[in-house]
Amino acid sequence: MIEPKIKEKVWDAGIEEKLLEIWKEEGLYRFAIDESKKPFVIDTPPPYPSGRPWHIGAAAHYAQIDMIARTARMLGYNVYFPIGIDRNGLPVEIYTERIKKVSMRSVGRERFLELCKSALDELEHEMVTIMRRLGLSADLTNYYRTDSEEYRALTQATFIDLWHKGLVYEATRPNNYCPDCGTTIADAEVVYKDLPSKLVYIRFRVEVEDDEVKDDGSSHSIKDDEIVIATTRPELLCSCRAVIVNPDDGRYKHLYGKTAVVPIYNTRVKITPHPSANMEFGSGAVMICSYGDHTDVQLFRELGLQEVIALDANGLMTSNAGKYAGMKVKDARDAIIDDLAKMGLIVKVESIMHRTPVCERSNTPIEIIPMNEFYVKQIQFIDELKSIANKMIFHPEMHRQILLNWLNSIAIDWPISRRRFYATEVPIWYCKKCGKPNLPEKGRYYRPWKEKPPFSRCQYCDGTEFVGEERTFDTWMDSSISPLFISRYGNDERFFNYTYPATLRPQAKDIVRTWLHYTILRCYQLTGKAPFERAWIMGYGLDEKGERMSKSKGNVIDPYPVISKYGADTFRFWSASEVNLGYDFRCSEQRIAGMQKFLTKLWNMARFISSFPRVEISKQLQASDRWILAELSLLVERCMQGYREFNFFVPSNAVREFVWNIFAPHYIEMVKARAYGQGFSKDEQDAACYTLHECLSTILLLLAPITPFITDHLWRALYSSKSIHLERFPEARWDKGMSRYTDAIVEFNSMVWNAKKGSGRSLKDPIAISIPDELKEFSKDLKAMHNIVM
RNA sequence: GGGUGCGUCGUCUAGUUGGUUAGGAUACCUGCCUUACACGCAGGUGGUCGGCGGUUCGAGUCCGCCCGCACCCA
Repeated sequence: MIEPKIKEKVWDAGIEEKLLEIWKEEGLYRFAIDESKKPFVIDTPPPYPSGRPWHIGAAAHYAQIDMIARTARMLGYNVYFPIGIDRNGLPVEIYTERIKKVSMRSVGRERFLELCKSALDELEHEMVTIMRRLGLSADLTNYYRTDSEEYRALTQATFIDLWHKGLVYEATRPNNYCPDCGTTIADAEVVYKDLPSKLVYIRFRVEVEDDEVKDDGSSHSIKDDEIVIATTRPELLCSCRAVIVNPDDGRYKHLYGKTAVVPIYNTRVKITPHPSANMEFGSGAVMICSYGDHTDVQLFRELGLQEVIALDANGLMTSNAGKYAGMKVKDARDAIIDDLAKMGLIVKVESIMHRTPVCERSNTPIEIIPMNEFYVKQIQFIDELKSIANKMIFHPEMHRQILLNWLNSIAIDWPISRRRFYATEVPIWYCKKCGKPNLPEKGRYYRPWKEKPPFSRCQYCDGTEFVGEERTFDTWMDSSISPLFISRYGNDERFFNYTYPATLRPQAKDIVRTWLHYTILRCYQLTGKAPFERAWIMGYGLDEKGERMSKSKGNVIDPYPVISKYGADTFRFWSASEVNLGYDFRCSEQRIAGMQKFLTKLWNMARFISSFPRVEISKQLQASDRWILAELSLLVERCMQGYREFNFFVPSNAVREFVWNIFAPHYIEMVKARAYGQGFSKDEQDAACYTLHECLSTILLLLAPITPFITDHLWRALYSSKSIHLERFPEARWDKGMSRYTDAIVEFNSMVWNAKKGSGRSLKDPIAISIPDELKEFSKDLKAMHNIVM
C-alpha cells in the first residue's frame, strides 16, 4: 500500500495563519514598476470606519476584490493592489459624538479632532485585521490613510488646481442644510424616507376685483372668494410668494391671476397655473415658499419671486416669521396650526406618510437654506461624463444605468464646503483689508484655522493681515482622487505614467452616485482622462431573510468570528460561489459553514492522489484518461470565461461541479485499480497516475484566486517548492472530443450502482452485466471498477 | 406619481439564436463504513419558471398589461 504524502483527513484552517506568515516573508505581493509587463491597477475602495462591527458583506466584498488581484496576476499582469482607509468627514464625526458623548462645537476643535482620531484608530484596526486574515494579497503593512498629511495635501493641491482652472466658485444659493450636523450637504448625501406628517388645509382669502362702474360713482368694489391650499409646511407661511394650481384642474380656472392673501402675514400673492401642482394631492392648490423643497427653489427662479428667509442656520425661525421668530420648526408648526384654527382658517388636517428628504448621515429632515458655499462645476461636464460612462466597461453591464440615471438627474453644481471639523481644510486665507481669498502654493498640507498663511502680502492689495478659512471639504473631495493618490499624481511622474489610469475600480452599488461619479468628474477635470477602464460593481450583503442588516434590527453579523471559525478559504469560497456579481446577497452562517465540505472534499481528493507518484508524461493514455482530460479542457475554458469577466461565481461553481459530479465519483473510481497497479501493466498504471496529477494540479490552479490558502498548501506539498501564486492559469490543451462519452459513462455507472443496491449487494460484490457497445473502449477500467464478471 | 433594474424548487442559481420529462448546489427525507473523504457514497421528495393575455406548430426564453422587490427622481 502506497502512503499518501498528506496525512490529515481534513483541511485545518489553522494552517492559514502559517501561510500568511510565509507569504509575508516571501514578499509575494510586493509591487514594483516593470515596463516589460502590463500593469493592472486596482483602485481599491478605502473602507470607511464608521462603527463596529465591520459589515460581513464588506468582508465578502474585499475577499472578491482580492480575487480580482490574484486573477490578474495569474493572467500575467503586474498587479498593483493598494489598500487605504478612508478617515475623513461627517460619519466619523457623528460616530465620535455618539460614542464619546460630546458635541463637536462645544468640546473645541482641537480636542474634537483628537477624539475622532482615536475613534478611527480603533475601528481601523479591526478592518485591517480582517483584511489580513482574509488573505488579501496587498501590502498591508503599508496602507494609506485619507486623513494623512500627504493625502490631505493632495486634496488641497487638486482644489488649488481646480481653483486656478476656474472650476471652483463661491455662491449663495438655496441648498440642502442639515440643522443637526450644522452644515450644507450635497444632493448625493440626501436620502428620502417616508415619515408621518400632517397635511394641513388652509383657507386663503382671494381678492376679486370688479371693475364695473356703479351708479353711485364708486369705481370698483371688492367681493371676496377663497382658495384652500394644502401644505405639510404651514410654518413657512411667512415666506409664501405664490399659489399654484394645475392648468388641467377645472376647479380653479376662475382664479387665475387673482390675488390670494396669506393668512397671519397678509402678504398678497398671485394664483398661477403651473404643471408642477399635482391635482390629486391635497386640494390641488399649493403654496410656494422659500424654501420647502426643490420645486420651490425652481419655481422661485422661474417665476422671478423674491425669497424670504424663514429659517436660520440653527433651524430656528427668523424674524420674518413674526411672532414665531426663534422657535424650532416643529414648535412653530404646532403654534401656527393652533393660531390658524382659532381664526377658523383650518379646513382639516390629514395624517399622511410624506416622502421627506433627510440627511443620510444623521437622519434629520433637511431644510433648504441659502448659504454661502464653494462649488465645483459639474453641470457643464455632464455630456462628457456621459460619454465616459458609455465607454467604460461595467461588470455587470446592467449597473452602467445607475450612473447614467444619476448623471441625468444632476441639477446643480457640487457644493464642496462643509461647516465641520474632521476633514481636509479648505486652503484659503482672506485678506483683512480687501477681503479677497488668497490661496497658497500647492505642495503641502495647510490648516488655515490654526496656521499663519505661507505668504505675507495679499495678492490683490498691500494687505498684510489675514484670517484663515474655517470650513472643510466634503469627504468625497478626498475619496474622489484615490486613483490620483495611488498613482502618485504630481509626485512621481514615472510611477504615475505606469499606473494611471487605473485598470479597474471595484465598489459597491450604493455609492455609484457619490464615489464613482465624483471620481470620474474630478479625475477628468484634472487629467482629461477617465480614471479607470472598468467599473466592477457589487451588491449589498443582506441578512439570511433578505433584509438589510442594521443595528436597530439586531441582525448584524460580525465577520471576524465567522472567518476565524470556518477559515478564510471557506468564507472566500462561499463569497465566490454564492454571490452573483452585482446582485444583493444573503449572508447565512449556516451556508458559509456548508462550504467547508467542499474544501474537505478537495483535501481528501488531493490526499488520495498524493499516494501516487507524479509521472512526467505518459504515451499510453487510456480511453478513460483521454475522456477526463477532455472534460478538464472544457472546465478550464468555462473557468477562464468567468475569470476574464472577474465573475468568480462561474469558476467556483464550475470547479465544484467538475470535482464532485464527474472527476471524483466517475474518473477516480474508474482508475483506482489501475492506479494501484492491480491487474494492469506499468504503462497503464503510469497513465492513470499522470492523469490524476494533471487533473489535480489544474484544479488547484483554477481555484488559486478563490481559495489561496488550501491551494498553496497543497501545491507546495505536491508540486513545487514555490508558491502557486507565482503560477499562470492553465490552458485547455487536451482534445475535447472525448467529452461526448460523459453522459453515457455517468448513466452506465449509475445504472450499475442502482442494480447492486436494488439487489441488496455491496458495491464491491461482483455483478454480471454487459457494457454497452459505445463504451467498449472503457471496458477494462469499468470491469475493474464495478467488479463485472462475464 | 415617473424612470431604471430585477423576479426560475425553502435558499443560491444554470438554462446558448424560442424546440423533448426545466439542470446543478444547499437544505430536507431514505438507505449504506464501497481500501481519499460519514465534512462521505447512493437514491429520493420538492418548481403551474411573479400573474394574466398575445405572437407561434411550440415560450422560462419574444411582445403587451398587471403584481412584487430594490434603487433613483418628483
